[in-house]
Amino acid sequence: MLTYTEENYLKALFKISFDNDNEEVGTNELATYLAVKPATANDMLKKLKDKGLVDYEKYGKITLTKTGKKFAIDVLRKHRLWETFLFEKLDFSWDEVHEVAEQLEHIQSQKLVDKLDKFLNYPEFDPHGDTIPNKKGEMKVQFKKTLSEVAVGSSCKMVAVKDNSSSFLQYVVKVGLGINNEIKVLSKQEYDKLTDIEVNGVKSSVSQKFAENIFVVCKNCAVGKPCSEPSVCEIK
Amino acid sequence: MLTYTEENYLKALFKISFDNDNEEVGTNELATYLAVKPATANDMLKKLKDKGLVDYEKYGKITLTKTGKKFAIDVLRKHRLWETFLFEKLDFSWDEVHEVAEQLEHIQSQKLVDKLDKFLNYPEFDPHGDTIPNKKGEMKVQFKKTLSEVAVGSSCKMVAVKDNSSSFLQYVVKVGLGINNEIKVLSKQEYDKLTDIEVNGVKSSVSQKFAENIFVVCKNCAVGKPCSEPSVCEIK
DNA sequence: TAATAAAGTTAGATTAATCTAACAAATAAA
DNA sequence: TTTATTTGTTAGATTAATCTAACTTTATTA
Repeated sequence: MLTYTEENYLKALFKISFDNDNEEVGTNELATYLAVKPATANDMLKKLKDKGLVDYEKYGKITLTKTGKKFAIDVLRKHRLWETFLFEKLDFSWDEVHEVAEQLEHIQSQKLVDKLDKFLNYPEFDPHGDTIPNKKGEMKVQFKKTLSEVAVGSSCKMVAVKDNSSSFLQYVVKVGLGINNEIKVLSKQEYDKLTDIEVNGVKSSVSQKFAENIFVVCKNCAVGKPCSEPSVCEIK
Repeated sequence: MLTYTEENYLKALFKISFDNDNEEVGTNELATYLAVKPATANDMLKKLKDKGLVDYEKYGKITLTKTGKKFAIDVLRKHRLWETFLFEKLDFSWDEVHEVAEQLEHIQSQKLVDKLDKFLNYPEFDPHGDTIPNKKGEMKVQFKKTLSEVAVGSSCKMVAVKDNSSSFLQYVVKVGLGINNEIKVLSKQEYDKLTDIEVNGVKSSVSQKFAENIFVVCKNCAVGKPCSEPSVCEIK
């Protein structure tokens, strides 16, 4: 049985490597992500190595073992199922679910997870558009890109956010955006990449940083496939 | 903010005094209840006293302060709301809810409790028949007695159980009993108080110990009032 | 009421998770 | 290729919750 903290370290390792698209993670990177000091992360890595959950050599990079990854995915699954529950059943808003799910994800009961999954009708994506691993740990991959990569003149559909922080999500709502909204990219400033978009007939401007945190699929790309037709759906 | 453990100590103190119908609790009693050593309980009591949550003098008895009681009731409220959720929404069985609720009761989010309460339609009793404190900390009191106190020949309705352990609850189910069942007390052995009862037309015998852990209200007593008519509804 | 038992306390140790401060290794830059 | 910077490690300390073992107080009872 893992402690609350051990679970958080495994989840962090999984998410960092997923975001970086690189299995290898550094100690400082991990420490920063978890808002602890490198010394703390280092101690924990030794423990996780002893338990066979990470592969790690002194001064080397960290990777999750197969078992470690299994645990990480399980925590992620619980987190996202709870977020879905809070959003769909308890009427929490989009930006409020994360914080509470951070606590709920550590509840230990296989039965609870299974029954919650069933109660929610086996959802595949959470309220932020992130994929929910199924019981076997399999995840539906969505071939998405960021709004910043969509060519001027193209239309796309928002499917997820990269940044799950409450402050970013509140900003997203303020701009009038939400999951499944259609976004048309009207123009982009060459100088600072400030992008003019149109959502539900309303025009607004978003920064490069903002656009990099919005995940979309292009309107004319087949669902579940990478955007394959640059003529129809160009990538910057 | 209280730790997980502090919450458990406060809840234990509240439940012990409630069960004993006596505000004052002893260190050893508390330690036994929580399955820790008296030394451990003693350390924690000092901390809870410093925080103003219990009144306690060296070698004296322990009572909860007003603040301490408030926290205890809040944990109890969360526990029982979660039990109700697990039972009613997730289809957990009667004897499975307690263990998971022990974990869920420590999730910190006022909003979550409020929304869960609403989702469950403001329930007043949990699946074991225990009263659920409302947001203000008020609890509906049910004037119940134990099955062992019901006179031979009387009928009563089961409203709750005293022992919430999984093993007891499974036994209750096996005997064919459940909340709201009508129980007729047919006869009782003078020697060992073995009691013959009838539930849904099925006869069975239960021990004194068993009967002391089943809460009932007498059939002919007004709801919400103590059993006041010994002629109709005698108490042993 | 003195002896015994029960209840409660203290001191010292342990484990998990964290920190600071000092140090070592690896990498990047001049 | 040496120096500087970044990255990672170690040692020693702290806090929360727990333990064992020895001790003290209070309560019971013979």
